[in-house]
Amino acid sequence: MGHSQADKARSHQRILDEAAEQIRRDGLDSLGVAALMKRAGLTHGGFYAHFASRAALIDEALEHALQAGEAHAIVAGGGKPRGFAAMIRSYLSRSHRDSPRTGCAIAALVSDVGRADASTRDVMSRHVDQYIARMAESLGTRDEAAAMAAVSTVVGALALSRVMTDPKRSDAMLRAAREHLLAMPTATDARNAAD
Amino acid sequence: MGHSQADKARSHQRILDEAAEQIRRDGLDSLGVAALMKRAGLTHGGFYAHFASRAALIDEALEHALQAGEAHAIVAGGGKPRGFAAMIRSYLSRSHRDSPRTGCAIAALVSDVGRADASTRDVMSRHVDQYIARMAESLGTRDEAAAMAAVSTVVGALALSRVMTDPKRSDAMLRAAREHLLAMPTATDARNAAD
DNA sequence: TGTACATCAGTGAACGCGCGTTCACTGATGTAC
DNA sequence: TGTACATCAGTGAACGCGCGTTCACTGATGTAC
Repeated sequence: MGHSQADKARSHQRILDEAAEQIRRDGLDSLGVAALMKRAGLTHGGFYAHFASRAALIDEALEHALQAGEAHAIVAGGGKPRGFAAMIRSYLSRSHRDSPRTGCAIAALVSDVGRADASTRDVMSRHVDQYIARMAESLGTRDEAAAMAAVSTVVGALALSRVMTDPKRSDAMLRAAREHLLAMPTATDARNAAD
Repeated sequence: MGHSQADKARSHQRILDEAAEQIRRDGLDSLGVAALMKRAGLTHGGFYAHFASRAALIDEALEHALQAGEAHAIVAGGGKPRGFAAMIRSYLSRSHRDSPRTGCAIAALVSDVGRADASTRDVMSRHVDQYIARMAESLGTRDEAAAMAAVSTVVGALALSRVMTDPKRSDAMLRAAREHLLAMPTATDARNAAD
């Protein structure tokens, strides 16, 4: 059990990794100090060498989850950011629905964060804005409203698909949102139409 | 302090009313037996004359919240169910966003319920299906996929608008989803186009 | 209609338990000389 | 390069507290006769 600065940084990362998965799997309220430290291979007393309080941890864990989920959702598998259709198909896939622990933190925690402290809502707000910007880019439009509607649809559909207990209905929910969005006009369509 | 059957029914109703508001305001996990009974004007020991367990309460409270929120969202103010445009405008209004305690329980709890027990998810699933059916009806279509996409959009937009800390961005989110949906083709449009 | 009694909604104390946080302590790390 | 010492990551016991649930008890309700 080392105590070097490098060890501390590694511990910090391990705690955040565990916390980011925990909140996406079981919600913000499920995050307990003792259980988290145990999962990170430490004792609970050491927690306060890393975070000022549980509330401070939650904000950091949420940021971490949002970054991890973004990476997962947007460049899953390959490397480069993908186009609109690929992004929609990946986001609204059964595999994303079935992996909240590693998936998008917005869909996993949207209603939790909606009633959280301003500082916690701020963390997610910034990522929602980023996601809208990325959606607008992939749609090839400066019309932010279209991107906002698309983000609402994918987040709503994914979150709802996790509620539905009938697998067929859940699949149908994903499919319906996917088809609705893929029928949206993109910059490519506009260019083709202009020919 | 009466003990008649009518008194019991009234107590039960009071407990559920309080619980339904509590979960929409602060989430499923926030619902505590002692605090709830106190808010209903009773002592915590009496709780088990009404519910088998906290888990059973949660399912009943969610059902109650879904019914109350539906009534609020769909027939708010007036009496009769309204058309598509009025429904969208009411659902995606600032006043609905700012009143989660009395508003739609789907948007308030979608990510909470997404990771809950199957029995809890079942309760909300049934209401999501009802809401989709009502949306299809108001769109005047048998194409369920369009209704599913619309439900995803309104639920996602409302939940996201509650996350966003910048009031202007939050308003813009609601407006974007509203305009996107109001531009959707309805049966009325189809009839007009056929003329 | 009046009396005797079983029912049971609601009370309030108690239970074991896990929570977030504090704290005295440990020993390896890393710096000063 | 080697020694002395301050730092501080991590340990593990302890804190006060609130949780869900149980239970013996109470007294009004509602039924049987």
